Amino acid sequence: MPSVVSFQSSSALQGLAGGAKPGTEQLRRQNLITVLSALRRSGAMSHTGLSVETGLASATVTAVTADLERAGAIERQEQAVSGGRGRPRVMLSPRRSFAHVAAVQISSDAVHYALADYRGTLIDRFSTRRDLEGTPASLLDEVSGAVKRLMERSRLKPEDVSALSLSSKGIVDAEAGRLVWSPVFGDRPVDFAKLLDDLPQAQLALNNETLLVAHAKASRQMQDADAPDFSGLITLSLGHSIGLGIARLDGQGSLAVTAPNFGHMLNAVDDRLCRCGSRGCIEATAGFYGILRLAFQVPPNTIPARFVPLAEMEKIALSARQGTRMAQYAFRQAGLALGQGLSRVLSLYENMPVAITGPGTRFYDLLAGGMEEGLRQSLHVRLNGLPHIDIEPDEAGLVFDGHVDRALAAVDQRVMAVR
Amino acid sequence: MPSVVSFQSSSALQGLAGGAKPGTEQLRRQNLITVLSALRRSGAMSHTGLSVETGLASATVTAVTADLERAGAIERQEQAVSGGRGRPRVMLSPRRSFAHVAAVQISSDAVHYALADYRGTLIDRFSTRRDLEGTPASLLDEVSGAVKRLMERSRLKPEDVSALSLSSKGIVDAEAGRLVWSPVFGDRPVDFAKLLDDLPQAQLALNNETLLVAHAKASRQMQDADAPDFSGLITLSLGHSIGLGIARLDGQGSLAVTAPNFGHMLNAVDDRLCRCGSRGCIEATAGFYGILRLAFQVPPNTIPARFVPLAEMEKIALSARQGTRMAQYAFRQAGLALGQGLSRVLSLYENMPVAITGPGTRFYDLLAGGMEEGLRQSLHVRLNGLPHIDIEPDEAGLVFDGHVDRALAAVDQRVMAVR
DNA sequence: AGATATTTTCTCGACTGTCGAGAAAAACAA
DNA sequence: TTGTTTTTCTCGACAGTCGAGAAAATATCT
Repeated sequence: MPSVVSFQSSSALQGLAGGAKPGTEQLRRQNLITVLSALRRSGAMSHTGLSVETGLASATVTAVTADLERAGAIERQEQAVSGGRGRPRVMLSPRRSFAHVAAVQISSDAVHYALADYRGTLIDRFSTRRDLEGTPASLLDEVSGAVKRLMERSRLKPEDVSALSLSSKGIVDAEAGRLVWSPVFGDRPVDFAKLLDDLPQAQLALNNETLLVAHAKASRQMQDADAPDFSGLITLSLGHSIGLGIARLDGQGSLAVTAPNFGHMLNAVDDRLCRCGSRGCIEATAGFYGILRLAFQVPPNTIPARFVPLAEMEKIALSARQGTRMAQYAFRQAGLALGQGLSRVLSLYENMPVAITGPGTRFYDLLAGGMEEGLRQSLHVRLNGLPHIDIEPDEAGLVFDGHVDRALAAVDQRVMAVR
Repeated sequence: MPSVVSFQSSSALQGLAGGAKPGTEQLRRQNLITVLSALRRSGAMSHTGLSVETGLASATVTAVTADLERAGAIERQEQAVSGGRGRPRVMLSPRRSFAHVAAVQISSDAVHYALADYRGTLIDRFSTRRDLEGTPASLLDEVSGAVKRLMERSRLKPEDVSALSLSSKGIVDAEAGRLVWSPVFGDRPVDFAKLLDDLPQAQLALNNETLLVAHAKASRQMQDADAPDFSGLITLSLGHSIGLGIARLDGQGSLAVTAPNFGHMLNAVDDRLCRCGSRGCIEATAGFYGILRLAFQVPPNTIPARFVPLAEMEKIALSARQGTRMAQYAFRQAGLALGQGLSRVLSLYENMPVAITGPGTRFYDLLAGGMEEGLRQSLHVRLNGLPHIDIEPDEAGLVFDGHVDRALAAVDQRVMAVR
């Protein structure tokens, strides 16, 4: 297994000390965020609860929560019927209206909109079908209008929205807020930064969808008390395209999430054309259109469909389960490509469990054999054994959680920076 | 490109606050190490120099250096001929005898020993030829004896050696100090932890050789003032086996170095047997023995030699340069495998420059074509362009630097922890 | 030689922030 | 009413960093 060591860099030291943080203020900010995120995780906590949860001294909790309350980020819950003896505890929780997050999940055939408050609870949501013939500009218009609608329906003013979190499949330039490559638009970029024109206070986040899935799944596992100590995980999203997210704890114990370009990682040198224009991408074999192409023996240099309806895939799966050779073969090849690709990811990182999500999970029975075969072809798997794989069908839920979790954390960072 | 985001984990927060660090002490430790590492980087610095370099206030530097001097970790240099006007500056530097590091580089055909002081300067070194017929036990004995010899020659007592840093090719369990898989011993493990029996004060570090190369190369680039801002790099070591190291700055700005199992990452599904027992490893095509096998058209299911002398490779290279088809083909295939593998690494991380080291660098002219072809097969390279590749023939120097850098940093950490 | 300028190092008081202990508060029970 | 219990809050101590300016040590000028 690759050994991972964290190490101090000179530039970091300069950055930390030479930055705008006069000494101990850094520490205070850290504790503000610590308390805030603990509070959001459990919804509501008492003073003492926070103390044990964060490890901070009770006096420190007092100071920190006083700050937060003054800033309006948290509030005391009134009716505190503890029931037991002793002074009743006052529950603290994030103040709902302190900030709002608009989450926009752009998928191949639809766009899902959701609004959450500062507690992270869902306030409103709706979806629109996506016009597959649209342009980047039309998509931007549509999203812009829908976000306005989201605000109107909840009577929010533009400045009430503190974060706009977008996700899409494809390749993303997170800093610039640009979608660099996407299944629908190819390399016609989409410049989401423009959406901020209507939202003066908001900060933009644009992430690959699978990154959010990995983030959410990892967060859940870290909160799970009875789970074994978490060190990292891989999420694999199976659908029309293939996504992969990696979440791991780095040296400092913070969670680093990446969404590498797995679907278009080179798998085998074959003649299967991918819609990205390359040949031999994993997706060209394991994406829905790749499976369909193999099953129907369409020539490998054609892209069969821009979008394969799930019903179509179900038909192929049914025929595979009934014994049709080519359908079985198609799924097996898909599994093989996934397994080989995963084995490479495992070789390059350490051993991690894998969670599979997306509509493709319903064909896992047909993919499993090939995946295992592909995994077993590498030394890494021979030495460390097969990774633990589990199936998580509710991808949309994870995406939403990821949106909210990350966006609110970013809001916390920004708010605590100014104080 | 994959987006990388750093994020706070709950466990980390607990760990930080709930740990043994009462409040601001953490901060002080950080500053101690900051100063110490700045001091080691530049050899000697004045008070004011430290202040600007670390960004700490002058008063803080006074406090910190006083601590360090009291602990014996640094000393003031006497003759301080500044030449200019004003009060002459006193130079501070790490005290040479404060700690010593023994570095042991185990390569396929030799073992190199080196001893460095707390300033990081080389005190002594020698090499022994390696007995290829040896066992793990005999290797341990040999290393143990050689380390004793290293200490005797510099008149060091066992407790003067604060760190023993080992490196080898192969797969390493850094925490346990065990070599899990190596080219020479296969999966007969080597338990280096036993070496500590003779060195009561020392802490053991066992790293993949390429990890040290990546670390050292990255450190050099980060110190390089005129270099563009560093964000990460890949080092690729070409030789009898293939090694790859990745160094990148994580969210907190610290350097995270890994040495994934690249040589045995699955490349293509072919019948080329690797000495690890799998088929299709990159090494089976791009390692020296793989090139030799292809060039001489040895059947792909045989391992031609345990160790290929460099002279043998030079002969093949010469004949390739003179136009021999099979020799050219062998190098091209090797380059292709490397390029494809690199393209996968780049897909999985972000775009990074690549530094190639090891004896195989002298055949780079023959490999370059295939590498470029392999790289170009992926969407990632099509979008981001070819990575910048440079050649760094002095692998041994980087390995030594890596040993010393990491080991001394670890010593710092440990020493500052107790205070 | 003595005064002055210059540069560097060190000291002092202020400030921020955390911590432990114990006081105060707010309920229930006798 | 008087304890008991549990939780919250306050207070003084402590650790650490910072800015400003004093002190130190040398070169240069007169």
